[in-house]
Amino acid sequence: MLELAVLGLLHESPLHGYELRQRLKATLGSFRAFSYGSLYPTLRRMKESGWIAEDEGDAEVVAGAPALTGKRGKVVYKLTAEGKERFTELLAEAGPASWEDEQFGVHFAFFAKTAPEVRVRILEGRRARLEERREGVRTSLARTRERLDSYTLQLQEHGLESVDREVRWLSELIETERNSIRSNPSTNPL
Amino acid sequence: MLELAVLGLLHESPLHGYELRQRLKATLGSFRAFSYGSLYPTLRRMKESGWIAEDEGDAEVVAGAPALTGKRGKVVYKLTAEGKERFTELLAEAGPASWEDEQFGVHFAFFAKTAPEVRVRILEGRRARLEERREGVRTSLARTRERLDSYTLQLQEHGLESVDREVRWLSELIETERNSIRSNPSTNPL
DNA sequence: GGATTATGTATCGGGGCGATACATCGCGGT
DNA sequence: ACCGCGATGTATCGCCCCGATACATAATCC
Repeated sequence: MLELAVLGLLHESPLHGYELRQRLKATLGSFRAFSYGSLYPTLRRMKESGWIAEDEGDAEVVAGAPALTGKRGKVVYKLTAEGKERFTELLAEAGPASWEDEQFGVHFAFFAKTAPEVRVRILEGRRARLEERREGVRTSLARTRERLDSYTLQLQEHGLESVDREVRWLSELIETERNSIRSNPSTNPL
Repeated sequence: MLELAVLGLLHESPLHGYELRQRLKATLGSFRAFSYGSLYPTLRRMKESGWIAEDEGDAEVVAGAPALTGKRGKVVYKLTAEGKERFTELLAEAGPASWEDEQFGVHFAFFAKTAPEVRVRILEGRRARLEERREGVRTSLARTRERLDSYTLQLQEHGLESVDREVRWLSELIETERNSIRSNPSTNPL
């Protein structure tokens, strides 16, 4: 998962770990953070796999910038050709795993780079997954309602409402997506 | 965390792993599941720590029940005295960790067994935590809004709305809690 | 009678998190 | 002039949890 996110972010421009983490937060928001404890090992793994490489391109700073003579420390990573392939591959696969909580957010964050049919597939899969869960909780709740204390009950119902809200959100998105495909099959929204 | 949940559930009656997992689902609903891959190792650890023990009490089945002569396989666990202590302890501690996503749900599920002051403390802590997060996302969003594509933006805003909804939910609960404490300081709702 | 589903216990690899360590830089306060 | 603090920066460690998997028996359905 983190791998997908890193590939996606590096797709824009080379970045070092700290920046990557900032972007991760800015992109995924309240969904998830990804700690350094996940990030750095992942970067190492990805480098070993050849998806990313250290970028030694001495970027000429525009002007007036402080003379950062020598002084290394930052490790800037860039996508390799294989990394780009890998990214495209991961986006296109988008199996049932991407309906799940953890994966969905990340996939969604890179929808702008995802093929329209795949977008719809993911949204519908996610919705189906949530509907399943909702029904499961509902029937279980119906069976055990009287045995639960008021707090447990409130927890369940709040959860149910959240799931319901996301289902409605997804339905709107699917609708929009379908219209945009129909009217212009090959365009990505900004 | 699982430890707390197991202690809470065994507080009611002795249970074996499979049942425990069912109860876990029924109690926590859409919040989290806790897989067997977490449950069984946790049970082993807890047994080693002495919080729980195998229950060999041959429960006399009422009547007409199938003769389950001998035939073992199920491992039924019950709370030990230390386990009960541990549970009470964990409920009373309720530090900042219990404001976090994973812990909050579990703590809340056992609110009926938690002291009223602790309940309020947890609810307020959780709310403060969410408000922090909300502000963080909001300012970050304000700064980077124009650089984000429409999908990322929608993801952020949906997340923001969810956080907002939970804050409002918590506020209601806090209000109710305060009133109930004021009117009758020593009662737990059903 | 055969197949699927529920009940049941258990392990394994992998991934993510929080805490922690350590180091530098710029800024504001006194 | 100095100090501390918060941001920038890289990195590791132990813990917890999850999904997949294995295996075995009872019930239930067709």
